[in-house]
Amino acid sequence: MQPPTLPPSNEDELLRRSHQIAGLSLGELAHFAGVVAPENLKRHKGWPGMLIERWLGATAGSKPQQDFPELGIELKTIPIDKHFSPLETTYVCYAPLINQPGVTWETSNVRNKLQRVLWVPLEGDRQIPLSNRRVATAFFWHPSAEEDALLQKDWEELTELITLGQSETITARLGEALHIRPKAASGQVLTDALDPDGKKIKTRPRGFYLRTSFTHGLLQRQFG
DNA sequence: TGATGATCATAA
DNA sequence: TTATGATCATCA
Repeated sequence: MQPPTLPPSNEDELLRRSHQIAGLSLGELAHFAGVVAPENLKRHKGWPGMLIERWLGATAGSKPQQDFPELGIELKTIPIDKHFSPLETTYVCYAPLINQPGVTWETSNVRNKLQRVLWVPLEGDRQIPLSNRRVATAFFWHPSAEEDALLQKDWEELTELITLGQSETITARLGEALHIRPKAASGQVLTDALDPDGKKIKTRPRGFYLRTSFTHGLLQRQFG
């Protein structure tokens, strides 16, 4: 068993690949891929996600687009507990703090990313050694009309605050399903934003994240 | 104990 | 610096 060398040519092939690794542990997948699993994730936070990317044939690299652009599909791993409940929020994408003119919910990066997602749940309990954590059965998700409306409402509220130069007042408490939190290598990293007078200021980079209450719903629908 | 704010690694 | 892959760690 070894990772594919080519991206999947269609949705069925992608789903088949994800089901072929279901039930296997991260240690097994690392071994078959010829890489060494780290002891823990303290200094390797994105490691499971990148390992799964390899196994599904996603092209590595950091592009502000979906993982499978030809298929219009975004790949997300999500750590879960024994009840299939999410253990962490889900990073969606970078939050631009200098507004792009003319961007609406329909054309936003958030909506583009979430339009169609292949969720790959992984055992994430910190008591389980990293190599022993198993991959669960992946599934496709598309926002329902209600979910889309909810995400749109949050996105528009948060985006308006950014537009009004209120980036500094945004806290992770805002947003019912989608919220904004810092996203950087450290607190020293700074990027441009605008203050209420339209003057440029430096602030910590932010990202959009899905709350666990939102992803919990998706997982419950899938696994009961 | 869960959520918020902080942080780690890497690529281009 | 802007992004990607996210989880860690602290505190209410």
